[in-house]
Amino acid sequence: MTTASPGEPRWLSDEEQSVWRAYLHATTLMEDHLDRQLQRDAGMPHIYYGLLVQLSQAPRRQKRMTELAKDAKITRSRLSHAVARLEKSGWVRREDCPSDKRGQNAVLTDEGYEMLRRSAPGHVSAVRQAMFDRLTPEQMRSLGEIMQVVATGLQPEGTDADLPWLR
Amino acid sequence: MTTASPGEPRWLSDEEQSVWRAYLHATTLMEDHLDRQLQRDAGMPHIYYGLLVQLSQAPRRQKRMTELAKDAKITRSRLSHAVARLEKSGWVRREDCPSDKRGQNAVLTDEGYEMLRRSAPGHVSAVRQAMFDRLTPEQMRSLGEIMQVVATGLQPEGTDADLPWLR
DNA sequence: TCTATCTAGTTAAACTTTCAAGAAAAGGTC
DNA sequence: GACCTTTTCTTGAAAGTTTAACTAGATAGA
Repeated sequence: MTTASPGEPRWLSDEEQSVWRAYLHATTLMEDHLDRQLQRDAGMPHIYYGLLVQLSQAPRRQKRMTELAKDAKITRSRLSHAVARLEKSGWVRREDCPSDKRGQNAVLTDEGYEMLRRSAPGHVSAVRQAMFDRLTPEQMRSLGEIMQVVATGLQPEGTDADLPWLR
Repeated sequence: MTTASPGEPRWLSDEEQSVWRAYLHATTLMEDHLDRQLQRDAGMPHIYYGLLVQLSQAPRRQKRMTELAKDAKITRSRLSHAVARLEKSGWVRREDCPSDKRGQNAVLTDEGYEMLRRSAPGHVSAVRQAMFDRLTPEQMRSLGEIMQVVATGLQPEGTDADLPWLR
């Protein structure tokens, strides 16, 4: 249901190939760039940083594990490991959820918030330098639309809910 | 030189933030999607598949390790591990380089080529379905330009050569 | 030649991610 | 309540990646 029907190998045109190569190239370099920048300036990979950002924007700087995993588009297992690591670093703390004894809240600590405050300018600057400072307003708008289309197409099948929301 | 100068935290505008979120979201979903597709249909992650593609397009279906690493934008260390794994699977074989006794050539085996031939249609189909079938010709052209700009901006500093070609 | 330096590739150890399995609580349904 | 299913989160092992150190061979200069 997800992939090919045999017998009709519709290859990519030359232009499509070239766009695809550019896409892979650029996204690879970008991810490497940001991982390196954050590893250097904040001591953690990009995705971990993203988790802290999510927490910093949540109501009481905390979120249920499952919700956080969903918002960050990672598996719960991966999140468990990641939070364990962030806890060891002191940026996050776990708290039992009062209303559901199975639940855990990941809470951004003051140290975590402070770290975020310190490293955010550098990160924004890296993003801006790598992407926005190089694009015209038209290109920026266009990129937004395109990424929106692609994301929507890849969105977890169930159009509405969060049932098999990831893999 | 790479990141911020303190005192001027130029944050992202609302639109920039929205584009950036869409970018992260879409690229994450895309990478997950392709990794899953290839793990299922070819038994290897996306990047390993890319290595085989590179080899399949090289002159005698072989390449020096360093060159392959450079073309695939990964470190030599990562390539060493990857080739070890691909060798164990039988898709790739190592050969001593005749002209440089330090050198190794990674060679795509017949089995590797055959596997590629079998799984390529499904992979192309997955890419097409996730991206090209959803974009207008204008969007495709625009995406190509944008990715080109971004990649160029992140290209290893040394404008000409391959000195510190990666990290 | 002798020596210092550079390049190619590998390796070990620490870390991250994935996969499969599992414990515990919650939610039906009878 | 008893029973079955689902949801939440964790765990351990295997796979993959990163970092730094290391071996061997190539290169260049005195």
